[in-house]
Amino acid sequence: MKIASFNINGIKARLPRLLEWLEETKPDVACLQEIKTQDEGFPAAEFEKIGYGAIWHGQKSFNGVAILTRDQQPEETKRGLDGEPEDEHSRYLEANVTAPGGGTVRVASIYLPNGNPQPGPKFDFKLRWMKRLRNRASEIWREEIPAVLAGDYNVIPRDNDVFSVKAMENDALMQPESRQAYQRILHDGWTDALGVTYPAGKIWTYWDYRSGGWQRDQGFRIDHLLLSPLAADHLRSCGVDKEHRGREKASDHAPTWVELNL
DNA sequence: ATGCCATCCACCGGATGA
Repeated sequence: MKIASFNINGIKARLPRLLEWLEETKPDVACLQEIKTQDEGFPAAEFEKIGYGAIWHGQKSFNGVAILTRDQQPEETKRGLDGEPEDEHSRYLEANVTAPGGGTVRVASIYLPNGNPQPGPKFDFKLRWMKRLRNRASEIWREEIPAVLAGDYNVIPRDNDVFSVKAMENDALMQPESRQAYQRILHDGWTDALGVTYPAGKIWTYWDYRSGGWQRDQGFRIDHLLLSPLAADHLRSCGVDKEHRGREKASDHAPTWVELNL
């Protein structure tokens, strides 16, 4: 079972590329971030045409997450995180999905706040949001089910997950507080699939549009798939569809995925 | 220190992103 995470940076601008990627790589589940549209503008019919059911949590202009599932409809289990009622960003969506073998897998599509500039209120919001995410992750963990928390975490976990530590040293993505908050979730028992599979790092999931980031292969790893123990036990492989980042009108992120033997 | 590029909305420049 293949589960992917893809920050598409605008579902309207990206639709042809997104449909192309789905047809070429056929993920069973695609967790999307930055759909950047209100609920009414979500092109559900386009996905249905190629055999994907969907749920989505939209917002005007910014943020927005969705979950697409092949040959089935996701069963929504959570929309938004608890703990901050005044937070109106659409950044979290969660569902149960049926695995090919018949079992159930919980998946979440996560768009964690960027947090720049730091220090400041946006960075504080990021850290609060990470605490709320950790609380939700713990609830899922205690259910003892196969689960995959997939998304754009906006965290560079290690120094070897970035092309230049110096270039990014003041960025919210790699502040010690951001890394610690991420690490706490891992310490709770979640497995960063690409992190453990490629301990030497140098695997990027994002390349900036500016400064020729793609052309120079200057990127970093911020899109992560965190596996519960029952998912991690069955990790077969994982990777990044890097080639898709180099296409015309590409997102600045590449699709990132895990394959589980469930 | 800032712009670099791309997206969105809405009216063409400002906000946001990472």
